[in-house]
Order: sequence, then structure tokens, then C-alpha cells
Amino acid sequence: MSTKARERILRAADHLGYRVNRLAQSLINARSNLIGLVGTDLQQPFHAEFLTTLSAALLADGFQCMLLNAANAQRDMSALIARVLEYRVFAIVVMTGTPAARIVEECLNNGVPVILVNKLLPGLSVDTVVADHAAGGRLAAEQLLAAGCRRLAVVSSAARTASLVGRINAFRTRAADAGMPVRVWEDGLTDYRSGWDAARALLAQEPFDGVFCVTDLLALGFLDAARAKFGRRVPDDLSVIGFDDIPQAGWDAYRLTTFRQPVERLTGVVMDVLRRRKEHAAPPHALTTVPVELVVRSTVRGLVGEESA
Amino acid sequence: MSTKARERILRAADHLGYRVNRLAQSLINARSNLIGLVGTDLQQPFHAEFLTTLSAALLADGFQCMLLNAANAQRDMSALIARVLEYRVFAIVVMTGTPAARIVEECLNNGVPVILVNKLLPGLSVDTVVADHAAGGRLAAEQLLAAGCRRLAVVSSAARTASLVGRINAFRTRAADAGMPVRVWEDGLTDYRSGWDAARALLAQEPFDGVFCVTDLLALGFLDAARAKFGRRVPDDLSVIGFDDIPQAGWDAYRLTTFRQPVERLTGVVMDVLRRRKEHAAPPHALTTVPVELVVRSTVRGLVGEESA
DNA sequence: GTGGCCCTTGCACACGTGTGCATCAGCGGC
DNA sequence: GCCGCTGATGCACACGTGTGCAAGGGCCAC
Repeated sequence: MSTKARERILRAADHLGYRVNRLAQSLINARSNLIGLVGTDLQQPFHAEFLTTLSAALLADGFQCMLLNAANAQRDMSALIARVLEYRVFAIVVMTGTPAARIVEECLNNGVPVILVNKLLPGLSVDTVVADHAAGGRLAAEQLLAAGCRRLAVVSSAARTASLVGRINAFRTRAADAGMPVRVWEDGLTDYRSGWDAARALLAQEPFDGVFCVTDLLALGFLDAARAKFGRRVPDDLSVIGFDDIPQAGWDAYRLTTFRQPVERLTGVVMDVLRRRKEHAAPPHALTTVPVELVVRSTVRGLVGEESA
Repeated sequence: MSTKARERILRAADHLGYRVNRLAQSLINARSNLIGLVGTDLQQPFHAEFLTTLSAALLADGFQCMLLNAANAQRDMSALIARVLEYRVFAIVVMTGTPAARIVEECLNNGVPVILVNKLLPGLSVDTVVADHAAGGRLAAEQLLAAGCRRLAVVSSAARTASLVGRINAFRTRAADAGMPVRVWEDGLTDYRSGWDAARALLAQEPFDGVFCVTDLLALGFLDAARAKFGRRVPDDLSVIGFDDIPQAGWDAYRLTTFRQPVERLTGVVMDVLRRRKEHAAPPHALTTVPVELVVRSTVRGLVGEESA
């Protein structure tokens, strides 16, 4: 068709208010360009940032995002994924929370690729991208040791996910190498409140001076309780390191030293996988690890970042 | 069909891995149960909370959420909405950001209802739900006046949206009724940083003692700068009121007195509208106003909430 | 003029589901 | 045994688009 005729047709279509029907298109191709985005606790700062970044990238690439907010339960998650399979989604990205292996297999049986972020499901043909939690945990231990901390603790939640456990174990291993015992606290949700509760319990027991909180939210709650309830001065007699580098960690009331999970790189890997699966039918499944970066602020003794604005 | 035969068939279908094809269903009905969720700045705590609550409610009601993350621009928003119309969505909910009237009209022409949250588009046949911003602004002024503040300021951003302007104007009107002038600051984005910048500029000019920040993020930035850069003690020589009641406002480092936008009620109204439009074809369009609630914490002199845990 | 090639046009079919109509079997009342 | 009713069953069509095939028309080379 000549470009001129083409243009005239497009103009006419526009004038008549014509719209392609993506449903009909997808019905033919037996596959849509819908992407299922599964996650829990989406209101948490880190999760919200991840969702925002990923959805923007997907939309920029011509995909559409189907949001599957698995409020809390795992049972929810399976049901939601099953429902979204009925829309013949192109792929499913699990951002937070861990899906049951069974539903993942069901996706794969239906030819729907599954991409896991920050979680491992061994034995399944899925693409996986994880931040280097172990490196973070190890480096956290080294920083606290270098700061001269003698009483170490790790604060985590009751949710023993792969990423959290990875951080904890690496921290413990590195501390053990230096002959330093570590008190591990794992209780409650992964939020501010649990950090607060952990500080109230731990600092009442023993004057810990080096604490690795496996999440920024935990760290901020811990900091507030340590200051308000125990009068601890940070970083003079208490050093704290977090993980994630949520926006609040940079706020002046906290200035938390933490590890940045490179969200753009994590989502970038997800996009690469999707693009590749769109062209070639079946590239091999891979596990990609993305480095984390220490963000130095003011909660570790002797280790001070640049002044705030 | 007998219930027994029915059950046998369902069992067989399940065994064969059969899934309804929602695309084909929607192709027939010329309408899906997909809901387009439009928003900007989704990583901001209040927006993230709204999105989380609404998407959970939608999924619980059998709808599916198509997330339209309009990164920042308005141009983006029109393009995204146009794209999602191709999926024959059942309705479009605009959570944050303001869409161009033209694209809204295009939705309506295509028979796709539009539901606006916290924004007004007069003259269009849309359902609208807004929090009572004016009541909040008025009450904020009253609280600061009652606290004995003599030098009043309002801090907002350069984004002169209906909700922000509504808060500002009500505050000014109420203060003017009491013969009190108000300095209005409107600059930058609606975030922590702008609050910080506002404090640095305003407090250097004049010793304001009563400040209404039209957003919690602004308020938290303002508080941090007022304390760190000017040594102001809150609430002794500076009272601050925010708006939204994001989780961070309750953190111990801030304990911000603010207004709670009742997210559950806002999303509840959205769900009511959707349910009604699902049954009856065309109920009249309505504007619903939802009250806001003062959350008393510790940033207004003489007005102190319950102690933190 | 004829054969070969390319571009365009037209047409039929398929995707998976909902709907409406016709057919049919079963069954009770007369 | 016949009529009429009810519930089940089968079938054709429609939704809007992509694809493949056949036919047709234009153009160049021989």
C-alpha cells in the first residue's frame, strides 16, 4: 500500500473513532502483551519503588501491566495467578512474596514464563534476578567490625524469605570469622513497628553497639526506639546499618547508612528477559545477580558520608 | 444440567487443564472486567497506599487492574489511556494527576466511564470522589490559631492541583476571618525535599510559628530543616500540621499532627460506583465528598495526642 | 504480443466464547 | 395413543482480527 493511501486510511479511521481491539488480536495470537505483576505489601516504600520503576519500563516497551496485589496470603497469590492466566498473559513477574511452586509449574505448563525477583525456586524453569544479599550482609559485618563494635545483633522479621535469610547468614558468617557472636532477632512483620519492638527488647537485654537491620524500615524503627526509649546516641554509642535505601533512609532525622538495591538494574534485567522471550521462542533460563552498593550516611561510627543539603 | 453432571464436567475440564479465555469472553460482550488505574508518582506513600487499597478491593470484587503509571507528564497520561481503551476496559479510575479533558471525553464517547479521585473536571459526565480538602484547610487554620500562632504560613508545591489549592484557599480564608495574614509558599515538587527547601527559605525570612503543609511529605521535610538548620523546637516555638496521614507521619521522629484522608472510604465510593455501573447501565453521575479526620500527635502546641508505644 | 514477476485485492477460515433458535427426548394429562 | 409442556442438546452465527490462498492488474523484459 502506498504511504499516501495508508495515511488517508489512518486519518479516516481516526475520524471514525476506530480502535484496534487488542482482545481480538490476542485471541488470534493466543498470547497478549499483558504482563502479570505479582506482589505483596505494595505500599512499602521499596516495593512501591520497584513497582513504579518496572511498570514504567513495561509501558515504555509497549507492554501492559496487570497488577496482582496479593494482599498478604500465599493462598491469595495462587488464586490471583490462576485468574490472570485466563487472560493469556505474556509473562508473570513475581516482585515480592513467594508463590507456591505448584502454581508456578501451572504457569510454565501453559507456556507462560515466570520471572522471579529476589527469590529462588530451585528446580523450576524460571528466570531469576536477585540482588547480592550475601555481599551486603558480609559488608555490613565488616563495616560494623571496622567501626569497633563489640556487641553485634541482626534484626529481621518472622518472614524468613530467601533474601532476608541470605543477608542474615552472610552477616553471621563474616562475624563468626572474626570470632564475634551475633544475636539474631526475628519477629513480627517486616516494618517500622517491628524494628521499634526489636530495639525495645534487645537494648533492654544487652547494650548492643552494632546492629544490622535487614531492611530500612526495621532500621528506622530501631533507630527511633533506641533514641527515644534508651537515649542511645547514633553513631557515637550505637551503629546501625539498613538495607534497601528507601527514600526515608535519606531523610535528615535518620541519615541511615544502608545498602542500595539497584532497582533500575533489577528491572532492567527483567526487561531484557522479556524482550528476549518476545523474539526468540525459548532462550535458556538464567539466574542473574546484581551487586548492591553501600550508601554511607551517618549511622556508623567513623564512617560518615557527605553532609545533607 | 444436573449438578452431578456439572461437577463431572468441571472435574474433567480441570483435569485437561482447561481455562476460560477471558479475551474471547470480552470480545463477545464488547466489554471486559478490566479496570484502568491511572496515576502519577505512584511511589509516594499516600499514592502507594491508595493504589494498594483500591487494587485489593478491585481484585476481591472480580475485576482486574491494568496499571497505567503515567511517569510524570500529562502527555503520557493521554497516550496511556488511549492505549488501554484498546483493551475495552470496563472503566478508568484516575487516582493521581489530572488527565486532559479531551482524552476523558474520548473515554466517555467510547462508553468507558471515568472515575476521578480528588480532582474536578467540571462539565464532563464523570463520577467524582473527593476528600473534604476545604474542611481540612479550615480546621488546620483554626488549630494553629487556637495554639496561639501569630505568624502563619502555608507550604505547597508548584503543582496547583484542585486538592492542594482547595486546602490552601480554605486555610487562607479562615485565617483572614481572624484577621491573620498568611504567607503562601508554592514551589518545587510535592515531596520531602520541597518541604525542606521551603523551611530553609521561609524561616530565614521570618520566624513563622504556625505552618500548614498541604502534604505530609512537605511537612516532614519542613520539620527536619526547621530543627536541623534553625534549631526550632516543635511544638514549643513552631507548630506544624500536615495532610494525608502517611505512615511516616506516625513515626517517632516526627509524630506529625495531620489530617487523615480516609483511603478506605474513598476507594469504597469508587467500588460502589463500579458495582452500580456493572448492573444498571447508566445511573446518574455524582460527586461524593468524604470527610477528613484530624489526627492529633505532637506538632501543635497545646494539642497533644496519645503517647507513642 | 507473451510470459514472468510483483503488488494489490478479495475472500475464506480460524481463534474461543455467548446467544438464540430449532430439534429432540421424556413425561404427565386427556 | 395423542397433545402439549419442560428441559436438554445441537447448531449456526457473531464478536474483531491475523493469515494464507487465489485471483487480478500493472509493469518490464524478451
